Amino acid sequence: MRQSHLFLPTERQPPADAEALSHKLMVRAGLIRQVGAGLWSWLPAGWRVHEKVVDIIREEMDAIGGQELLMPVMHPAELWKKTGRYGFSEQFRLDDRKGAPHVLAMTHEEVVTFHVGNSVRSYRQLPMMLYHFQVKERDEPRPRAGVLRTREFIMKDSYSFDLDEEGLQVSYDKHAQAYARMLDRAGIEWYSVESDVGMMGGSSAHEFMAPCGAGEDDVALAPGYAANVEVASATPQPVPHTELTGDQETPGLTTIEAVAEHLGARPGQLLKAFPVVTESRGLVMAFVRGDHRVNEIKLRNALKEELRPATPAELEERGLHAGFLGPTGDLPSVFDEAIVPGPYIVGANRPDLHTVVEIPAGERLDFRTVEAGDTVNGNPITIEPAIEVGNIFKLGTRYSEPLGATVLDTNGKDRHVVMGCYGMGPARIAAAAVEQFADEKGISWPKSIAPWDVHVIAAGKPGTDEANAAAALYDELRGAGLEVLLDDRADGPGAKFADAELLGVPLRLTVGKRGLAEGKAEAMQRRGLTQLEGVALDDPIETVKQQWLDVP
RNA sequence: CGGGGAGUGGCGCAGUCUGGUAGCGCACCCGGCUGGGGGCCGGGCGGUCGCAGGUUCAAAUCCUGUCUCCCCGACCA
Repeated sequence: MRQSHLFLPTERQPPADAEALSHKLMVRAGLIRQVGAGLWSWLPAGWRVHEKVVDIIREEMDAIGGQELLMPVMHPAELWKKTGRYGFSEQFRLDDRKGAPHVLAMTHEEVVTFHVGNSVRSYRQLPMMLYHFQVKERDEPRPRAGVLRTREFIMKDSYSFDLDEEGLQVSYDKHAQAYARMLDRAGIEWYSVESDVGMMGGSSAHEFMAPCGAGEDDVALAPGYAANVEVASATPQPVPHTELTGDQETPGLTTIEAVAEHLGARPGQLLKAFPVVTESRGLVMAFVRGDHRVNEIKLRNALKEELRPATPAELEERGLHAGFLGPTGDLPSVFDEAIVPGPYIVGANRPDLHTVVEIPAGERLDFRTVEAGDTVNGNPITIEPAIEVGNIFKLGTRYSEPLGATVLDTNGKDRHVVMGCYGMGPARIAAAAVEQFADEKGISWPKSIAPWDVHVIAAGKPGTDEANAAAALYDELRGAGLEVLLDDRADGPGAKFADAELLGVPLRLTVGKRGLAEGKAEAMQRRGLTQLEGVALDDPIETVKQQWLDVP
């Protein structure tokens, strides 16, 4: 591609409202442009990156027996009503000209299950694995950070269909292995973590995370351990029990910090009350150590039902006072694992008073948020931000039951197919690569997903010997099968180098007066801006191919 | 949804408080010089100041309404 006619609008300054590194750089480098909140166009260079990621994903999906198809973005609402997924706040809904309700797909469980249910009859056809790359529409409450969180994006979603749980485990493992190969090939840093099964239902889930500063998730890491903080468990750091006894006047002190400071105690010597309301239990008091935070997801999973924080009004109805809550015989209570038996400073359930009570041994649940420094198998954990680039879920019969997707088993009986679903976001992989490898000059693509293999810079205006030699080099490299971008613009060399470093093509060859005198092009690796050996212009191909193999 | 902020040329911004000819840098076009790190000189193109209504002799500026976008949080199959 000749840069003089490439739609590559680079900018010296990032958009004023951009925060995330990948947002700033992808806009500056001319890869993406915003159309509306969470709605982005991919410009030619950006789209090349996106499609390189897609190609890698497709190859690995095919390698585990995936069959690519294509399902529509717009679905009749009826299908989603059957699975109880009609009416989500993130769901785009619309009516057709006849007034029939439709939805824009957030994902494709309903449709793929509909097809399999209609057309697969026998266990002999299983296992089956179907996938596509398709636009997903989600009316996110808060799109952010360029293409990291958008309202419309392309996802590779695949679905496995098996006769039983054992089969599902095989399909699940195949996906986990394929995902590892995809992300390794894409050249990004990643790890897989245990994750919450969330609203998808089902029994097991892993997320594939790419660590980066703009990440939206926090991941707890220790040797041999990696989990989303949403579900992570760890051994807490110990705190000695309080030596106080009896009632403690705490006028107007409603926070852990204020009470602890007033009494000369450590926050961990207090108990924090977190009142929640659940469907079956009503108001429940959940207690964690004062220096810990309740993790609502873990609490939900521990109580095995949906919950929400109690409102101040609900507390007042019971004569309770926010800020001075403590254990009471009137209400069911649950205690976090970190609360070892012994005395704790707790709210006295009346204003301006705390008291020390003995918390006996008893049932404990794990529902606190882990913190850096907690340990797993004796090793302290660290917590770092990461972006979720893929996930795998065991769905079981969550969708095959409501949609009636059954096959006949060896006994001739109908059985609901056992499903798994597996997502992977090419845009997030691209953005994660930007985040992970960018330097102060711009992007540095892993070569497997770079928009071009080689960037040839003509350090001379059009018509000069340098420009002609650069064009000849460009033709020759292309003829050898490399993907090459030629900067044939009339700009000065400084502007060209700056744009090249912003765009991040892994290998740069500069043809200028200086090298031309010796019949050479200068070579530079983008990663680290490392100077390589010059390339002989009369026989460049082997050298350049080797250099390309050597770059990251 | 709660809190905060912003809409003025392609990008980044000033002007708004105190109403009076719409400005600056970059980019872009033309001419010239320059040609290995965003170079220089000269001349240009380009804007219903988000939208609607109101006040006024006069509105980017004041008033009312509305839309959009961003950031933090909540949320996030």
